[in-house]
Amino acid sequence: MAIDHLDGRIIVLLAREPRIGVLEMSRRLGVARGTVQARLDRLQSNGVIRGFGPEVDPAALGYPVTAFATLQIRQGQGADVRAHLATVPEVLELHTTTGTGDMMCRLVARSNADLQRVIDRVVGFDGIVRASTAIVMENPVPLRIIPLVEQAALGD
Amino acid sequence: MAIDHLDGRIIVLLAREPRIGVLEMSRRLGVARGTVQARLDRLQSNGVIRGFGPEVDPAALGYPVTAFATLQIRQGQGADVRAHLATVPEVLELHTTTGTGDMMCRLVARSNADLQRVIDRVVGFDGIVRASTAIVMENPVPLRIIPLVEQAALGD
DNA sequence: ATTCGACTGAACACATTGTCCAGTGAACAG
DNA sequence: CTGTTCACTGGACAATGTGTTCAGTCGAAT
Repeated sequence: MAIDHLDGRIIVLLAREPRIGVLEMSRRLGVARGTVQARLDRLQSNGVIRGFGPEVDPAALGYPVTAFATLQIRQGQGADVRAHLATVPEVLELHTTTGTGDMMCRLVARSNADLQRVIDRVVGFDGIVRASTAIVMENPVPLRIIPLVEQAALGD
Repeated sequence: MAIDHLDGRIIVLLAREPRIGVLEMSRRLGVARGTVQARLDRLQSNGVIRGFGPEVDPAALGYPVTAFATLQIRQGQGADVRAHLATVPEVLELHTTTGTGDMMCRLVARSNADLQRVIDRVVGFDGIVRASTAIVMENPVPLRIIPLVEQAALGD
């Protein structure tokens, strides 16, 4: 579960040059190929590295608008709402949370006008009492993991 | 910028079996290797596929707690706050938004207790007036893109 | 002292990659 | 109708990387 410095360097290297091979990595890191291969296998079976799926940019797909919606759910309707939201392609992510709302989801849409359609579809479901939406303007820090990996590689 | 059905199948296939090669993809999809290669190149230079970075699970790294924080910023301090938050490794993502708060960020921490430390570090900065935090309990829909890709591949 | 785990450096057959090419067919402009 | 452009096909080639195995080294723990 804990990762060491070499693991950290492997992940960072992989993050910077995703198409790099095991052999090239071993050269860059100055260790044997078998070592890198074994570390990678371990990181993957550990679940530290979940996969190498392509990172798709919704904006490039024609969905430049992102928003976060906080939902209030009628008691006992949680499971139904989850199932409902899972069927909406524009819902990229859904969490249940403590605090003001009961759920929080990330939405994308083709335009601000289209966002209305998406929200209507999201909240057009019995179990949802109220929704409050925040539209994303800028994204100064895009989803990142490297700083955390570096911290984990040092501290541990 | 618009993607067609073949593009969609390539992305979905890649998302399901990330380590698959171009040759194997061409076999599965029933097209020539050169075609898949050309499509992939185009998708990447389009920016539709941003990369193939490893997906790292913060929980497996020792950060099982996720939270969303909504921040209110003192007028004119936006840039400073952005720079401050970018230095905190536990800040995985930062957006500026419309609505109640001015910014919204995703945090991770080693425990609920550790979350307090992270929040203190986040808000321990002059430009931040107020922060309200929602801790994530469940994640019924993890960050996903396939349904949107399928929709984009059809509709267009 | 011994055992264990991790790492090294090397080897092997095999598959995949990057890069060409000529030929086909569809769409489109003149 | 003709010529051009574009994407796709199917084939080829050398170069590289992969999966796998092996014996040997080293340090730490028992």
